[in-house]
Amino acid sequence: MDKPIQTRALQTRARLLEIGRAHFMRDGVAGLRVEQIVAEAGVAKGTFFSHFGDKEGLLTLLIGERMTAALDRIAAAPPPETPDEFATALAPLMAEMAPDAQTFDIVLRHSGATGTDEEGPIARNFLAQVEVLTGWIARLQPDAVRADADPALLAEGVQAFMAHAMALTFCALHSATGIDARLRPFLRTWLAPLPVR
Amino acid sequence: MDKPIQTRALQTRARLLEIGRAHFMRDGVAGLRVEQIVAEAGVAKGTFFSHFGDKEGLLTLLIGERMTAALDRIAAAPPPETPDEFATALAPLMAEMAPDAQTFDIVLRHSGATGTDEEGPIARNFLAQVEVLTGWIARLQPDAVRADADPALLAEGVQAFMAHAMALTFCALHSATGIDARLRPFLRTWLAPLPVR
DNA sequence: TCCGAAAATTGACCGCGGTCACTTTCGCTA
DNA sequence: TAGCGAAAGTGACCGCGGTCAATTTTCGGA
Repeated sequence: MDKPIQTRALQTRARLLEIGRAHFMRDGVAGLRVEQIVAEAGVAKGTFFSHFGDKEGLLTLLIGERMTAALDRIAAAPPPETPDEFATALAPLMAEMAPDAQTFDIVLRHSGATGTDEEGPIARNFLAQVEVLTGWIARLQPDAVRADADPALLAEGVQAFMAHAMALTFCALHSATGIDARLRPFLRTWLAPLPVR
Repeated sequence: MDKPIQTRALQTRARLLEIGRAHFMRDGVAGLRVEQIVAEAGVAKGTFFSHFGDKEGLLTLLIGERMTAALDRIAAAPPPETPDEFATALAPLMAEMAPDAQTFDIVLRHSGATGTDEEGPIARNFLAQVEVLTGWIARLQPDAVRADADPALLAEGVQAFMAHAMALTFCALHSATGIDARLRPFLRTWLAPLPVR
């Protein structure tokens, strides 16, 4: 039942995480090579995989911790009061979720829990996002948001539009405009009370 | 300026395509190995890459042709008259876009044109989707759709919700319900003109 | 019919993620 | 403190996608 983890293992894991984090911060997903990390940490390749399962296991942790930090910062700030402010407030989080196409790929692939247990940090962050968004929507002024839909559904819809806006980042036609600018028209139409403003 | 392609090359390409298609149909993305295809076609590995660039180049073509067929079928059918019918009508297309997580990955990654030229069949299909959806929305009865938003924006939003519904397919919590059922509530709220009945 | 350049093809080679049977180390108890 | 079972770590090995200099094939013009 109990599974005592030896301090040796914790240290090894911490070392791998730290080195991996350094590479990820500097070069993104593309610059993260298992063999490089393992060499710098002075351990064998197999050790890496026994700790993280696969390369994506580590990446999931690294991306997840950045998303968590971004979401925490957002949740601590004063809540937005209009759909337009939603887009602005969410921009830093989206920047962490899609700094490059490969990261965005991983985020999307882990956005839904693949099993009831073992959710992973990214899936957990998505759930936390819904919490934050639902809270925002619920406390909006009645004249700033449509009242005919469940706030939870609206929150999930905001996520869908976030994903859409992020995907457009990697499209040549849209990469010029900022991500919040791409998100705004959708949120306006999605959240605003139906009779036009 | 002209680039005469020899019949030999066309035959080789056709053979690779056909064998690749057979594998893809049988086993999906996971069952498509370059070395296997090349061996069956009786050509060297390099030939494959000179024809398709990389493995995803071939997959893009195969997925694209299935999406095109599905969209053609949809466009030929009588257009839906309510948001709910949208979800039903789009289900076959979504089934082609996300038969498994890896295929869906590729579709998403190629959904936006990466450059002005060389769009690729999947990006072209996404543009065609917007055409079809915009047409549907524009010819809806006034009491069936909101009039306060640009049909093109609404069409793009439908795509965003399609992606969201497809992503949920690979989430354990939602895999039980059909994909059209997952899409419906979003389209109702997105397209409907009045508080949902 | 011969020739040269471009098109098409070749296959040895590489990088890197991932596996697994085996060895080392650790913590505990007799 | 000897020894045993489990946890941690090892590194040779594999599969597979992708590269590229060299080779063969094609074809239009002299």
